Amino acid sequence: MRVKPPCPALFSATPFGGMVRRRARAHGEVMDRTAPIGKPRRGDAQDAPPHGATVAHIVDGLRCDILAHRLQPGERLIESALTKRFSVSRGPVREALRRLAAEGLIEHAPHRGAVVRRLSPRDIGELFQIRVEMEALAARLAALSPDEAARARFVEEIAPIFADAPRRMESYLDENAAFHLSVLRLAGNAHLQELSARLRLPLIMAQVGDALTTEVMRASVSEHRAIAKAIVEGDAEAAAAAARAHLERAAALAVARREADAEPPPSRRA
Amino acid sequence: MRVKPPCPALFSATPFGGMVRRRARAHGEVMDRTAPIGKPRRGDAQDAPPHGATVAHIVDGLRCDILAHRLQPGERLIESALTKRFSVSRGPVREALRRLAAEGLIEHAPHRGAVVRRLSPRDIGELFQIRVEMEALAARLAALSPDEAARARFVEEIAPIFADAPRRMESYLDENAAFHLSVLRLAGNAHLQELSARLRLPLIMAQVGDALTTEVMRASVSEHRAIAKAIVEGDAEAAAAAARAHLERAAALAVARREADAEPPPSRRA
DNA sequence: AGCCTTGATATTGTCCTACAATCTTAAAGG
DNA sequence: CCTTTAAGATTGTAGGACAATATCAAGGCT
Repeated sequence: MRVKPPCPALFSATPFGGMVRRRARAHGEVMDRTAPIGKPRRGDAQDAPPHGATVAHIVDGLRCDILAHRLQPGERLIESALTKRFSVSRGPVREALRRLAAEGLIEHAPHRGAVVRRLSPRDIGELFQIRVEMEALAARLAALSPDEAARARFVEEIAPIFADAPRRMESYLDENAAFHLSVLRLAGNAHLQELSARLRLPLIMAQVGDALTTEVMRASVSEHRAIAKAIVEGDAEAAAAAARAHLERAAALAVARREADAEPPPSRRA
Repeated sequence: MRVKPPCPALFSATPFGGMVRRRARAHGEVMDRTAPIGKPRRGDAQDAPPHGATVAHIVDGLRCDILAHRLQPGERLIESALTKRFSVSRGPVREALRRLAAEGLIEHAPHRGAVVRRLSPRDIGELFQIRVEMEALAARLAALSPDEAARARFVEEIAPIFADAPRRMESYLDENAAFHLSVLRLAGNAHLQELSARLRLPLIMAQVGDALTTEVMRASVSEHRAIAKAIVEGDAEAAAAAARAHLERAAALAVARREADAEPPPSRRA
């Protein structure tokens, strides 16, 4: 068997199991709270998932494959094939597919099955329009947070972004995800956090690395610092504006990249 | 079997079947057009859900019951009971429950089953914080829409809100939903529309009518007019501000109502 | 040739039964 | 009264079966 990419934490960092925040102690969910980073959970690969976690196992596996482009947009996900791959029956497979559809990673048409979602430039633009507002709101709320302990934790968490080490794409992606997550946590709106994670997921799918030049990353880091500074200083409007600027730049980049990607064949109509 | 309330259009008006917007023509339509080939299968429980629409049928039924408070928050949804009620097997029932969980109408804990979601005042506040931004965004986008045909349609659709007839609660709720939907349509962001509908759903659940006094309704209608006016005039910032004000007032009302609802019994612990 | 019909095949939607794992509740014991 | 244990209820998953529908290839038609 080949080496399995560990599926970065950000990929699995979607606490989306049906909107249960309280009393979430059963099964593997405790991990979400106690070990938000790293930690290869036991039985991560395709071994036997503990009873009750079969669906989560399949979801994680497929989500990881999709985000890592091992499954390409438009590719079909056949139930019978998945039952064999994961050695489970069709029930859990169908449930996993539905959850992925709810996360926006696949599309599902009746009697036609599920395919990996293909984001049009328009989709990307629309999703970013929403994300801009969500992140701006998060930044504003974070700046206004009166919870001193949480603020201190935030300062500690975001320290890495002030390091001047040259960043690799991979570590930048992690840093980026961690930063946004920290902001969302400080904002203190659990639903916003969940929603934001969900909006980000499909976009990660589209945002492959080849558009992430060194300059882009440097600009992004700089913008992160501006957001962080405003939040720490408690300047809500500046934080929101900085977040907005950050996201809008990212959006422009993503859309441009997608359009450039789709332009070459001139015999196509969107 | 008692008379079944028709489940107002706004309840079912959630186009949320897994994020498929294009190519959504299959199923129910064909049957409606070509006239049934002539077999009322198991026309027993409610009606005959055509093959492939079983899940949707269950989802609609349950959603309707939840929003109409025939199922109260905290009430358990037992799979076996639902199989009997809808005369279906557990498969579709489980799928329906998962969809409702994705819509935020029920909570689902492993091995413990599904219960109708109970929104805390905090939940309501958080959800409204998000909705404020979404509706403000929608208003801004609507004001900026360059599609003249869509603008004309919008003007036509929202005409009713300028009528001075005294409103009943029921008709007001419909008008309110229709207005927001019109704005979202004009905004032209399909994902925003979908997301907004999803956020509204759980809130409808909490927003029972007894807080809707005549003055509140009048104020709301007036705010709608302000939003509409700004949109029609193309004043994006004014539209966004008006939408924000409208939603923030609604949020304050909803939270206050919920807190007042939960305060009285001081000898209770959730 | 191109278009429509027809069939074969693949896949999904649903049903059924069965059993293991787990939660909940009530009884038994300290 | 509290803790432990047993029984019942409910969910999670397996596996097989069949119907309904979509997809696709071959054949007949204008």
